[in-house]
Amino acid sequence: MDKKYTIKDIAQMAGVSKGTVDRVLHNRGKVSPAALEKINEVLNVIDYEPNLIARNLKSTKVYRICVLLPDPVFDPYWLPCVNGIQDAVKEFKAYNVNIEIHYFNPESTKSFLKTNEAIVAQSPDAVLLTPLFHKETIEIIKQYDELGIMVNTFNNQVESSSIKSFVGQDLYKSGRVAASLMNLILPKGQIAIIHVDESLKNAVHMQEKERGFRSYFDEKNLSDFSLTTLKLKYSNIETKLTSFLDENPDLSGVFITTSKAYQIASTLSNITDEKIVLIGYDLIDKNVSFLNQGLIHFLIHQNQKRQAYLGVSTLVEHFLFRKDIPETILLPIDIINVENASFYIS
Amino acid sequence: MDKKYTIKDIAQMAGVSKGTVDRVLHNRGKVSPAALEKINEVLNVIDYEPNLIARNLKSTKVYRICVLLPDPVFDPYWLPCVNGIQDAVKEFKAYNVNIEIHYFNPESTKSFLKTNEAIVAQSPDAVLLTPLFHKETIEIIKQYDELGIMVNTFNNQVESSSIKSFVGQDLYKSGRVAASLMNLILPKGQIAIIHVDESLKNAVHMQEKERGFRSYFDEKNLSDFSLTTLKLKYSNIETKLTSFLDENPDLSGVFITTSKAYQIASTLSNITDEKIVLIGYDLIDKNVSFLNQGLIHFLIHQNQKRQAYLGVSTLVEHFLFRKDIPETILLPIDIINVENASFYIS
DNA sequence: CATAAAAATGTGCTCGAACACACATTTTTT
DNA sequence: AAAAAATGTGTGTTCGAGCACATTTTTATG
Repeated sequence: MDKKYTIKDIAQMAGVSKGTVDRVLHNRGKVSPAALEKINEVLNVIDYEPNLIARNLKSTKVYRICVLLPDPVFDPYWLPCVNGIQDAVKEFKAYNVNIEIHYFNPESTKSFLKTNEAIVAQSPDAVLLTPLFHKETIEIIKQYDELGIMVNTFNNQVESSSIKSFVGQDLYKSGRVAASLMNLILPKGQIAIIHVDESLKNAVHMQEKERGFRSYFDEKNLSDFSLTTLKLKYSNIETKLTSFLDENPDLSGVFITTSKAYQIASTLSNITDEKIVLIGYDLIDKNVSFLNQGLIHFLIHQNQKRQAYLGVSTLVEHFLFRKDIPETILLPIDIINVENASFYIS
Repeated sequence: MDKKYTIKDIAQMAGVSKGTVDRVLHNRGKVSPAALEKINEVLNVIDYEPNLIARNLKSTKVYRICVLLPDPVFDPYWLPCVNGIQDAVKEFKAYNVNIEIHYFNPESTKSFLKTNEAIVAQSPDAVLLTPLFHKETIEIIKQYDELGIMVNTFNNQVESSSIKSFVGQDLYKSGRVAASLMNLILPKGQIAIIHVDESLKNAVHMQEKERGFRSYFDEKNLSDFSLTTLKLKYSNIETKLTSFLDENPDLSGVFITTSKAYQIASTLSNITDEKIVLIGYDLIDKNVSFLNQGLIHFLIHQNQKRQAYLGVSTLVEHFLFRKDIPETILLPIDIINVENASFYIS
């Protein structure tokens, strides 16, 4: 009942040669109506699934996939992605796939464009990229498209019909998750939404999270809360935060929309003794350290490692096993506190 | 630089035939020291990885894996496991693997034993089972061991040197996670730990969770809390809970150690208007429904689907790709509330 | 030193899909 | 009516590992 049929089996059953069956299966033409009908009859009865192993054995083509990633040297946020890619490399090393990571400086559009040039020069079969810079991304995606190079994205969402797939998170909803946790701890009070970033490349990211966060409180119509948005840079965190605290001594909660919660935690512990609830993003070492100290209450895990892994693995499986590439993969919004953090750190 | 070497390549480089290389690679003996050295020299220089595709193509052996699972008809808790197994079936259908699910009645040790007999009669290569009944499990594992049938377990941990692998969760820590969430919502008050189950087969499960839950409060030395343990059965939930509430009118939180939180939520909403914080386990439909109504505050996701999936996939990959089977896989303890639940429901 | 036994080594086939190519038959062209 | 082109069909090879079997080389023994 579970018998695996081969092309030879079909040929025998239909009374033709395996070459003819092959032509029917691949629409290679040159088949008489009589033969076609006989083969189709057989195909309708049995459940033929080509043996992927044999198929991949024959093909000598080596698929080349390039991953375009911000260099973790500039921001440890990207470190897990490297691990995710390396997991995929390990998993598929037995197959005819070549996966290469290319790094760029996340602070420099020039670096982004230059690395892309290098990738284009290699003309791989597909590219997985983190579209940090919106305008530049649109441009280079056009380039890839013209060259017939498939493009997958992760982490950031960019609208483009040329993009095959996006792996990421629903940022609006992750903002809501943060809000629900905040609301759980604080029955009322003033809450600050803080965007910490050196540049504006994460602008959309942060705005979506804020929108989600605010929507939660708006819906609940909780007049006991007041929400304020602050945009900080690494260089001015201390001064701006100090003056904000002076003006708002009853600040009770802070939602940090980037992975820089540790900077806020560190600064706040220096300038006040008040117990302020902090909720931030990402399990980078410094954040986890403050989580363990009790200075950060919750972290939302964006699971970059899995994002990156899925980004490449769907590509590989598409090439190797002709699997469909899902248009969008939204990873769960993991809630992390001191007690369950260790399980998420790879 | 990334060239894939074949046995033929090695043979040529070492100046021997591929047969000899094959004997060296597989320690099949009958190789002269001279040839062995020449081949080893080559192997030390290059990085040979056998082509798994070719290997699997040749082998006509069909690996048979049986999964022993409580019938979801008796408890929807097990439904996701079926999906997890089916995912694995789908993923590996192109290979020479045969995965079969066998169901038993979780209320009956006889059914458990009988299903095991049926599996033994089939003499598969490996079995993945949920060792609900401790004594019986030990017995049948011995039987499997004697027959050379590999045994993996998931969901329940059973100590046995014959078990190759266990996939599950750290129950003690999941109790702690529940406690940390409870403590976050409630600054003080009386908390009930409720074990709801028809039988005692989950006894260890529930005790570990309770131990973790209590340990959290013990550590914090929170004298503002008082913890009480209740053991309930489906048939007496209403009466026992009512009388407990009468005696303890200031009950403020309940931790349910099984997937039956919905029964408590439903009953409590009938007998009191007090806002009592409920934390339970598992994203079964009824629980999620009460989560959405706000009557359950948090659910801890035990991810049975992934447990089952990993249980079989590690076996398959062991047989097919000779991958190591990890002794223990502990899945993360996912914290679920209304806002992020949808992402975890498959 | 001859010869059997043992050890070492090489050859060739298999798995299933893919595809090139050879051959036969029919149709079209000149 | 012969030559050329088009069409249909089958055969044979390839991919790499694995293994059975054939062949060659070495060792042991009377």
